[in-house]
Amino acid sequence: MESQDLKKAGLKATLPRLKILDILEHSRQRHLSAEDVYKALLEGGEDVGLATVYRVLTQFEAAGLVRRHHFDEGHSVFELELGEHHDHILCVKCGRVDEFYDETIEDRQQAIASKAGYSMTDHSLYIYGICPACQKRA
Amino acid sequence: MESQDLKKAGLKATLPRLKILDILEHSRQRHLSAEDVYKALLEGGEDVGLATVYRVLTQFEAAGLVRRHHFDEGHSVFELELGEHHDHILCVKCGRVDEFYDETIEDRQQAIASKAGYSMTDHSLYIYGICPACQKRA
DNA sequence: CATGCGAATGCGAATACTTCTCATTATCCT
DNA sequence: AGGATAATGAGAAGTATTCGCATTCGCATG
Ligand SMILES: [Mn+2]
Ligand SMILES: [Mn+2]
Ligand SMILES: [Zn+2]
Ligand SMILES: [Zn+2]
Repeated sequence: MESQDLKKAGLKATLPRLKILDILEHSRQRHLSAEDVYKALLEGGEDVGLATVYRVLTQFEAAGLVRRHHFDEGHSVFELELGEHHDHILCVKCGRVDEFYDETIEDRQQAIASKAGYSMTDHSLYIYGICPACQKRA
Repeated sequence: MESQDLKKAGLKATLPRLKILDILEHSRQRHLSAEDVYKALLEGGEDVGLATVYRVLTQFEAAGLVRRHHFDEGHSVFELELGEHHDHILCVKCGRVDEFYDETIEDRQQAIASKAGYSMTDHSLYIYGICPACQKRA
């Protein structure tokens, strides 16, 4: 029971929040838009408003349960925060998303921020390209 | 006269396009939103519609005259394409934008894309942090 | 386990940004 | 200069997201 996870994050264990957490955990795709989550709720027969989905996802983000990304698509996508930071590589043809982590890049970013006198708080790195499957299909 | 630049890009040299190009070239800030450009036009006494600003900026982007960025602010910002690729570091307090270029990061990105079997077409890297001035102000 | 208060929800309206439609106007080739 | 055609301005429409508010729910308490 993950009511505890929510309580720990200072959030009441309400039905919408539990259901949304469940969808984020068990969906086939790790990266979901608010609309995706909303559709999944409806398919599951749940009666949750879209505004609530947005509210809850934003709260989850603030609580560190979820991470929000901007994949150059005009809408936010969310994924469960599992502690291990990573960046993304996306196919511009089919929308496939892969993840990677590169120590060298992480280090260089810090160095660049320092050199510019900034105290770095975050970063976002997206690589866009054509995935193997879409290259064959061409 | 940069009518030639537009013609070369396959675009008619209309007044709105010339004015917008002028604003992009001579504004104190290199990174402008559509709204910024629109305001600058109005201040210059020009009668150009906001829809035209959006249309023209999109055409400029397609023609390679301008580059569009998504600075996690919910709207697009544009800057003149001057040939030299660079990435951005942004202050989360005051919105200041600095630019940088790092060969090591560029190389690593290529390597990561290749290893994942992608043919890389583009990338976007934003570093977020607190700028020197805002750190002192804290 | 019933009760009550504040927090959370669902709904529709509102907002922010961007694109579309279409009648009017401007550009540029001859 | 004249006409075919592309571009523009104004406002409506479209997305994604947030807000306002009456109603409902979670949960500490008795
Ligand atoms: Mn991810
Ligand atoms: Mn720049
Ligand atoms: Zn693909
Ligand atoms: Zn600053």
